[in-house]
Amino acid sequence: MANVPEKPTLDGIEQQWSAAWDKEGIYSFDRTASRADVFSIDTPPPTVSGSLHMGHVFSYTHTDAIARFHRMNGKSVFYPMGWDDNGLPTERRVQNYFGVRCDPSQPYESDFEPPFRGDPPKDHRAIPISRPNFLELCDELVALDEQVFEDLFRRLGLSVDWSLLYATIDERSRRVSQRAFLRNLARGEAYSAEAPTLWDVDFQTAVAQAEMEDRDRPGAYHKLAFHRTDGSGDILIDTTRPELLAACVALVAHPDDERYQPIFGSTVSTPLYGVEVPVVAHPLAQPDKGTGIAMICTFGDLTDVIWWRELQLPTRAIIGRNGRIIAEPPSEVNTDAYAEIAGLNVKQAQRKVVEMLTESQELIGEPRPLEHPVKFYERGERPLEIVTSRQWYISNGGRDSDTRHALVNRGHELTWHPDHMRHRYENWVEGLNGDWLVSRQRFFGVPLPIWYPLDADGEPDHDSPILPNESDLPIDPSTDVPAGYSADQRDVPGGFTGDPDVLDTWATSSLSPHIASKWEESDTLFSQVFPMDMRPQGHDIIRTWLFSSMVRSHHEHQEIPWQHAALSGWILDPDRKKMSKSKGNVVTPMALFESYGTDAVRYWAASARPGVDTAFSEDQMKVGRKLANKLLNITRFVHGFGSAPTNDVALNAVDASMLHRLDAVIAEATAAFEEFDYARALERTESFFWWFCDDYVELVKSRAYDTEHEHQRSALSALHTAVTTLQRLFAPLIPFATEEAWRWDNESSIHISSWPTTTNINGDSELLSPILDALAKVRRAKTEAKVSQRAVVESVTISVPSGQRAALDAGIDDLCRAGSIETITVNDTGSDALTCDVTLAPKE
RNA sequence: GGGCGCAUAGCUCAGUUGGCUAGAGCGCUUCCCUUACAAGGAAGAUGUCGGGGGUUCGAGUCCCUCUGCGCCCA
Repeated sequence: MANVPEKPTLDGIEQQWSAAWDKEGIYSFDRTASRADVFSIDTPPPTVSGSLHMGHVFSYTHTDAIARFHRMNGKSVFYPMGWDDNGLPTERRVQNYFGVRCDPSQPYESDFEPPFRGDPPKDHRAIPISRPNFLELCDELVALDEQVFEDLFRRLGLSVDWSLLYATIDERSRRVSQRAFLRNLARGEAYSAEAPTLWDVDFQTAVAQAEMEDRDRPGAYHKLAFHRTDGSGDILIDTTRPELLAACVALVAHPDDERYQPIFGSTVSTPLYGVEVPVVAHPLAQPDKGTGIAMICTFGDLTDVIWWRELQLPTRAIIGRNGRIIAEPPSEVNTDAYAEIAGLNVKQAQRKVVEMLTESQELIGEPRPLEHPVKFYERGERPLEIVTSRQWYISNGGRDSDTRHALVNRGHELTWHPDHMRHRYENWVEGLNGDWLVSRQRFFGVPLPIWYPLDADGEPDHDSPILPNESDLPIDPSTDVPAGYSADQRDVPGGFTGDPDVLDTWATSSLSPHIASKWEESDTLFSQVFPMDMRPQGHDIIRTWLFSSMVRSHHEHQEIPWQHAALSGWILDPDRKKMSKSKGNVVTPMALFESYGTDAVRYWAASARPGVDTAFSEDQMKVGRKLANKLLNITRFVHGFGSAPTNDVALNAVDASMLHRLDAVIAEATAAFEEFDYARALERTESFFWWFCDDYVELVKSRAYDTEHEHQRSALSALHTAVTTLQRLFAPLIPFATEEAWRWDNESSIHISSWPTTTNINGDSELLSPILDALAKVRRAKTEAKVSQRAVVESVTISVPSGQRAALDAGIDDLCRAGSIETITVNDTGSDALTCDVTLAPKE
């Protein structure tokens, strides 16, 4: 006999059941399962640099629903969680939280106490601290943040196996990341090179193409006069960056441009600085832009880099790593003119150069303002510059078409949900213009596991890096000493030095399948779960996380890292704008869990079709709460009749009809989940559920109560079957309410019960249609007469199309009871539609 | 400039190989304490399926085209 509370409630069930799940260990991954019985998920490790928001709740709910479906469907689900805590976001948060900044030149202080723990005053100047001290504070803060994240995810009801938790800065992640990098290096996929790279002058680090974005910024075309060295006049060019004039190495026009064909091969002298530079031809020059001829500088943009490389031009770099004009003028540049701009930042230098050009009358006309796309680091505030530096790269097809084609084909092997997301991937891979830059001049990250020998002058030999053994990983080259050297040989001539850089955070998180599954850790877990079944993630990081993961797996395993990529959409505010803190329209998830219940919030998330941007809607949450509440109440109703009748009950036609419809719902929901479409599964189940409660239950309720009725047991059996099936169909979506209802009559969790299967019951799904049609008409008559639905109907005369006569007869007894109908007459008129003539009993 | 997506009721959205009178929820109107549920229930009104053209016996659905919005890339 079920143990049903007098008054079912949703309040407090999250705490109760998440504690129970934890205690019962129902989400533990089964290490004995064969690969074929495993469903493995490459969970996105959220960035630990603030708080979780509705976007997280949204997409993690989708994944959890899929995970729960597969678990109930008999799979052992590998569902880990990770924290992406290494990298720049954490550094910034640590700076802001403690009021410090990392300065590697500072000595380590063993008992360092930060000036603040949270909310330094606005006028506080960050104090410089050593790198080890800074890293200690990073560790301290991420531990705090991660606890908050875990609490929220548990409250959300994610069915992750928390024993699989990892963090991208933890020891295993560092080991995996360094090991994978060393293998890339051994196979020739990783290499270092001294080359022009995108550079953020504020963070003072190199930046990869994937982290770069275009932003429209105001600028101005300046028309400058270059002087032909044969004295035959001036060549006019348009540039938006006159401050780079001292870095000019050539003029370039399109080879087919008849205007400039006569002067290809000749030379011109630069304004102000008097450097003689060649006029060259290259197809990337745009004849319709400005005067059609441009100056090539080292380096104003990525096209300059291409021209410089392909045309083998000299280098005259003038912008330093701090974004200021370097002190020493490049070769051949007029030193007096150069001295005017040395040390200035880019904006100041531009003003100065324009001033000087105006004075020398080499600026023709007024600058013409325009709006143009400027390249920024996605987290940066000043435009990227291009500086030459030594960096590490991993090949990704950007410089090699074979690799590119192979990676495009890997994209074809992957099943995308929704399918059209594959275009984003292809678009990106085909547009790559260089290899993946993986070294970063930052602090809180996985160190490059590399040392370099120092020659007699103390200069590092970058071509002969010293590598650690895999068995020694992870290492920190700034404190660990390579084999064959002693600690006192660090940074002295003839000794060694550690690579000062850390790896791009994507270089570590691209290995999330490997980290989570303990790749090469003397453990069989990896082969049990890899390649994984599912990679859930946001569509905004296809070019970064998804692509970099593909690159690593392609190089390391020659196969795709997962079979399915499930892309989730964005959360928009109710006005269809993207939610953001600055607009003040962000609602905290915990507050919503408190007011509507977790299931209600999950219902909202699960209502959104995969990959579709979705408006935040508290109205949807209210609907979700109604649904969860209804499920408890209908369960209570059914259990009120006692234990379920045994299986050999003969079903009557009405009950069989309902169960036949339910069969179809099971089939549809199952198919939808198999295709990762949790929203369709929800929609089908939900619409059946409301029909079931409003129509079927009302129709058979009286019979269910009637112990004398020959078909009572049929009704009870059907009700019980339907309700326990519906609970399970809803379980992946609203795990708390379904668990609450289920446990009234079960010892173990619904989430490890079996997913419903179709029973192929022999019923006619259409049989109920005319019966319910008649019931609706009787209800309408009562509503129109403004009487209670319980009011007695003296008589009803139903005219029924001949094809529906038998169906109506089968349900006439239930119909009379549900409608409180005293006498009923059925006329088989052969009419097109069923009609009812209702006569209400006189009011008492 | 290239690619992708979206456009259905006042709002948010379903509508899967073309097929009965285009649906749901919210909101709105009217009514009902009914022994699962008043944080409930019954019922009602509301549509040029963005415009135009085409294929077809039949188009919200397929094709072409235009318009508007959004995203990705350059």
